[in-house]
Amino acid sequence: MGTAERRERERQEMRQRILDAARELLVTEGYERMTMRRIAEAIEYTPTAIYHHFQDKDDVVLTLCHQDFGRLLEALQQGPPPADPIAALRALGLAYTRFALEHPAHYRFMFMTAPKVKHLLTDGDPGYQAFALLRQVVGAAAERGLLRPGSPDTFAQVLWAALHGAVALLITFEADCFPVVPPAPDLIEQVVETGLRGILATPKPEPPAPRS
Amino acid sequence: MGTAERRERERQEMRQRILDAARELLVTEGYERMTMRRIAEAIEYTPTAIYHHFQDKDDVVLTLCHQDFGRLLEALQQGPPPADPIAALRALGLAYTRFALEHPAHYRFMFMTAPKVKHLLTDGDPGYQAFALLRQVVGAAAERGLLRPGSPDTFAQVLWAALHGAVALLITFEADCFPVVPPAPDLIEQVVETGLRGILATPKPEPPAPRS
DNA sequence: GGCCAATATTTAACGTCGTTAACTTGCAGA
DNA sequence: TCTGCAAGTTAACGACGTTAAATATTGGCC
Repeated sequence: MGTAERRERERQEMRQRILDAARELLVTEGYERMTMRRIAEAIEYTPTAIYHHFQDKDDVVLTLCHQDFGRLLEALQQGPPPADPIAALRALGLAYTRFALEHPAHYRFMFMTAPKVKHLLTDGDPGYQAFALLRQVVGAAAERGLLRPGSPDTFAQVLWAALHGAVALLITFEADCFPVVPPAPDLIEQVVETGLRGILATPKPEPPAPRS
Repeated sequence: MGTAERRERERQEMRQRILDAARELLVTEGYERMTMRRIAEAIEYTPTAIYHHFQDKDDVVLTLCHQDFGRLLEALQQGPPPADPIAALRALGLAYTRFALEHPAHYRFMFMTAPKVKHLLTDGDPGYQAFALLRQVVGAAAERGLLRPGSPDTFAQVLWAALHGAVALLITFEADCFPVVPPAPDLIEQVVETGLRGILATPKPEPPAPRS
C-alpha cells in the first residue's frame, strides 16, 4: 500500500537532488554555466532524465529561487512586529539587500532577467509576498503620519527601486570595474537612509493632522 | 595614393554596416536573438566575415553601445550650464532614464549584464563620463550648501542607484507582470524627487554657513 | 510465478549558437 | 609580372537546450 507514497517520496528526492546540484552550479558558476548536461553529470544521470521532473531549465531555476527566496521571506515575516515602522523599514531593506548580495545568481535570475515565466504576479510567489510586506510596513508608517503626503504604494515601489538599483549595480559590476566610492555595505546603508529620508515627513515635530 | 585611404574608408563602411544591422536586430529582438549568423544574413555576408572587423559578438554590441550612449552624453553635456544645480540634477535624471527606457537592450547590455570587457573604467567610456557629469553636478550643489552633510561622491552613487533601480525594474518586468502602481513616467518622477529629497539639506530657509 | 502497463531512464538526434582553421580570391605595390 | 596581404568563404568543432523513440525497471494483478 505504501508503495505509492514511497514512489512519490523517491520522486521528490530525485527532484531535490536535481535542485541541489543545480543550486551548486548556479551559485558557483552562474546561470549560463549551469547546464542541464552538467547538472545531469553531477547527479550521474542523463540530461534527459531531468525533463521528467522539470519542464525546462528555467523551471529548475525558478523552483530553486522560490525555495530559497521562501526562506528569506519566512525570516522576514517572523521578525518582531514593527513597533517602529521606520526601524522596520530599515531592517527590511537591510535584510533584502543582504540576501540579494549573498545570492547574486538567484537575485539576477529573479529580478534582472526578462521573465519567460510570469512570476511575481501570483500571491504565492515569494517575491510578491516580500513586496507585499514592504507595502504593508510603508502603509503602517503612513497611518501614523510619519510620511510625507503621497501614495504608500508608490513609496513602497520607490524604496524597492532604490534598493534594487544598489544591489543590481553591485551584482553587475565587480569592485574593480567601477569606482564604488564607499564600500558596499556603506553604500547600501546610504541608499536606505536616503530613501527613507526622501519618504519621511519633514522633521517638524508637529504632525499635521492625526487621522481617524 | 588615395588607395590606402579608400581601403580604410571601405573598411569603416563595412564596420558601420555590421553595426547598423546589429543595432536593428538588438533593438527589435534583443541580445540573445541578435546572432552573428543573422547579422551576416542581413548584410549578405558570411558570419565569419564579421570576425575580420570585430573580435567577437560582445565587441560588436559594446561598440554599438558606445556609439549610441555617446550621443546621449553629447546631448547631456551641451545642455545649458547648470544655473540651479538641483534643477540640473532633475534634468539629468530624467534624460538618463528616458534614454534607458528608449534603448532597453543597450541599457541591459551596458548596465545589467556582467561585463566580460571591463568597460566603465576608462575615461573615454560614455558611461563613465555620464557618471562623472552627475558627480560634478552633485558637487556643485554641495558647494552651494544645498545638500545635507556627506560625501558628494556617495550622493552621486546613491542617486545613480535609485535611477538605475527604477529603469532596471521597468526594463525587466513587463507592465502586466508586476503591479507597477503608478505608470512608468510617474514612478520615475517619484524616484527622482525622492532621491533629491533624500539628499537635500533640510528645507529650513536659512542655509547654515555660506562658504568662501 | 508470470504477464501488463506505467513509469523511469537512456540513446540518438535536431537545430541553434559563437568561434576557429584552412582555403580561395582579388588587388595594391615592387 | 610577381608577391604578399587582406577580405571573404567553406567547413567544421564543441557546446547548448530540447525532443522522439527505444529500452529498462517496477509494481499490480491473474
